[in-house]
Amino acid sequence: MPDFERNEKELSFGRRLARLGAAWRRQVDNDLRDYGLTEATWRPVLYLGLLPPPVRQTDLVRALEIEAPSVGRLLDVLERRGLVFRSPDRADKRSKLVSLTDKGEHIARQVRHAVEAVSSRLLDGISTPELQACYSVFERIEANLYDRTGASAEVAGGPS
Amino acid sequence: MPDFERNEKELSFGRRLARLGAAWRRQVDNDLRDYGLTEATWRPVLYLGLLPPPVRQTDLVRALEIEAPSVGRLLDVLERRGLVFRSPDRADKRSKLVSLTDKGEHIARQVRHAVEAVSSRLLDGISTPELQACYSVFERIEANLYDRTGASAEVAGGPS
DNA sequence: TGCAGTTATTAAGCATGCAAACCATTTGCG
DNA sequence: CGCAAATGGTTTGCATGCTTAATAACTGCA
Repeated sequence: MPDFERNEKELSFGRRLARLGAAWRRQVDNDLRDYGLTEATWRPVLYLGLLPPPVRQTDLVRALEIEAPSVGRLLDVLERRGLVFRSPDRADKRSKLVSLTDKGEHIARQVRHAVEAVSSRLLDGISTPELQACYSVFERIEANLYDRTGASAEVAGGPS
Repeated sequence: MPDFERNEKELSFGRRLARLGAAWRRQVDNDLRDYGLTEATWRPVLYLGLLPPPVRQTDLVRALEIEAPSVGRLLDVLERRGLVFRSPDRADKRSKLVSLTDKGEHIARQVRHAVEAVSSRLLDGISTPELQACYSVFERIEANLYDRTGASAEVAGGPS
């Protein structure tokens, strides 16, 4: 391994995190490509199947941890493809309720399976204590992030 | 914590990775905003300071682990800002050599400092064994990724 | 009650990444 | 040698994220 690379590896735990996270997502994407779900579009579908209804767009924004305009655009796409539909919220005229269509429900199940399959494949051979060690490091990093910025949104959701 | 969230946390180690990686990068970005370096532009500058010259664009592509068109566009921006310049490669008329200007060199130092500072701040309070435990989990995950796909590019750089 | 501030959604525009298609050059092999 | 395949760069078009700002509706307090 060239020097600069070893150097980088020492420097950047963060780079490693991002790279692995991206690779992970790519795995799920791969499994779902057949359903026409590209990149990020499967996540709204997944969460629509997990969140307790009624689900407003804002609820999705919080669950997906992406910004409202991004969610809106994804829903436009999913609506056009007939996986979700939006209906007015009687209780609050500003908001819209989002639901899965039958087709959407069906696909949500596929998504769940794909996510679970990838997860168990990638974590194969890693013991629970090892995983927990990772989690505790992650939590420490999140705490360190939180420390200086003082912003609860730095890692969405903030410290648990 | 609501049920669906606990559920998600168990499901998606990958989500966690991506989120932390993004937060990490945001920290560096924050420190470098004053230098007019946004998001990804500081990385080419950093690597131009680390790679042994001469550096062709392809070398950057490999180091940055992003695709050639993305690198090209970033270099366009950096060139316009006077941080780098491209010169013809006598040895191979297809390729271009990329170098830092004096201004670029100066900024590269700031980038290095910022990266190191963020790294040491975020890893503060984490022991070497803990970190190593993480690394070994990461390596296992990479191996698992590599397993089925068989593609050396799945996590760029492949298994070490 | 009524206005000020907050919240939900959308619109517009930018930053970054990718993949596919294309050109110019270089390399390797029959 | 000479042509096919590989390699370095760029162009184009798309996917996804963000920020900022507009609009509509709700909420809370004087």
